[in-house]
Amino acid sequence: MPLDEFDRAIIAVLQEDARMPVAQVAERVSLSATPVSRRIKRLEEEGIITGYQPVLDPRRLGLELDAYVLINLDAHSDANIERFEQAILDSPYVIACHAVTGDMDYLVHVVARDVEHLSQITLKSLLRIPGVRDVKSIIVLETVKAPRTLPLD
Amino acid sequence: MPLDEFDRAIIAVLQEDARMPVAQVAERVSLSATPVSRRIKRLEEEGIITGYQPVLDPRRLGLELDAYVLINLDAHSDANIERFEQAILDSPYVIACHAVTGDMDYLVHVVARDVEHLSQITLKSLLRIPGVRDVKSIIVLETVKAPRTLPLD
DNA sequence: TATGAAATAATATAGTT
DNA sequence: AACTATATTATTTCATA
Repeated sequence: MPLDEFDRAIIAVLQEDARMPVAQVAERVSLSATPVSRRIKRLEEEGIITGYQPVLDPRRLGLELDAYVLINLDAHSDANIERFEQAILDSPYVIACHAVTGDMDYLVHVVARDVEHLSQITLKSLLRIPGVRDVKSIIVLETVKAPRTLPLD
Repeated sequence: MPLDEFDRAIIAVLQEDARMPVAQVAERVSLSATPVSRRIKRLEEEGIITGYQPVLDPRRLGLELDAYVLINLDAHSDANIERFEQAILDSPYVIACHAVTGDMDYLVHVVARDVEHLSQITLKSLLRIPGVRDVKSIIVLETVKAPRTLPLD
């Protein structure tokens, strides 16, 4: 089922505030509450909206540092890959990990309390995963943009 | 105000489902609805919870591709930086941008409909921003982990 | 100062047209 | 899809620890 303009408008409003009352969303998209409620339910059931999350301030949670770590494996055997990915899934400070193109195999997004903590995560946790050859850290100095929203055109 | 164990437990539950009824959150954290409601309000007012967002499936929105683009500026004058950052803020397909350490200046997270669209964003939009010297694209092949949650110890 | 229980207010959803 | 009625949920009040 393709999304129509109302669906997109509803999603756009929810990206601003996912707990806005349905009646208010309805007003914003020029519809009444009933169809908005039903459309949201449909978007959830169809897997377009997969859940709802609070947006948290990492600093207020004691997470002052943010880094992207590029990682190379020294062999790409199934065992190596599986062991690596399991270690990644088990690390609470790894908040994202992607297999990527280029001369590095993985791009890992890490959050940490401070420089020492980041160093500990990188050196004692990531670099010690069996099969990991090389690690390049890119530390975030400043966040220019991070709306956590997707374009809907 | 430091967070106590109830605050952390409430945030943890909300990270699972930010629209869970307060009474259910209350049950999960072994409290009644009243203090949970008040604590959530307090977390919002203190800026620890800054908002709520739906989690969307990018593919169902026609966004099949995901890339990280490393960018270098050829001069780091205030004018160059400001112009670059404004262009980034204006690009809907740039969903995150950080100033970073290392031999590249910025790490930009881009979403795109397909390879052609990504190419268009990179070559016609990013590379043409005045002051941009070099661009290295890292294309996401597979997402191993992306919980969109923060560790709360 | 923070909680729990009950009452009230707000909001969401289902039935009907 | 909208209007109305019902059900669900959130918040306020108040007594208490």
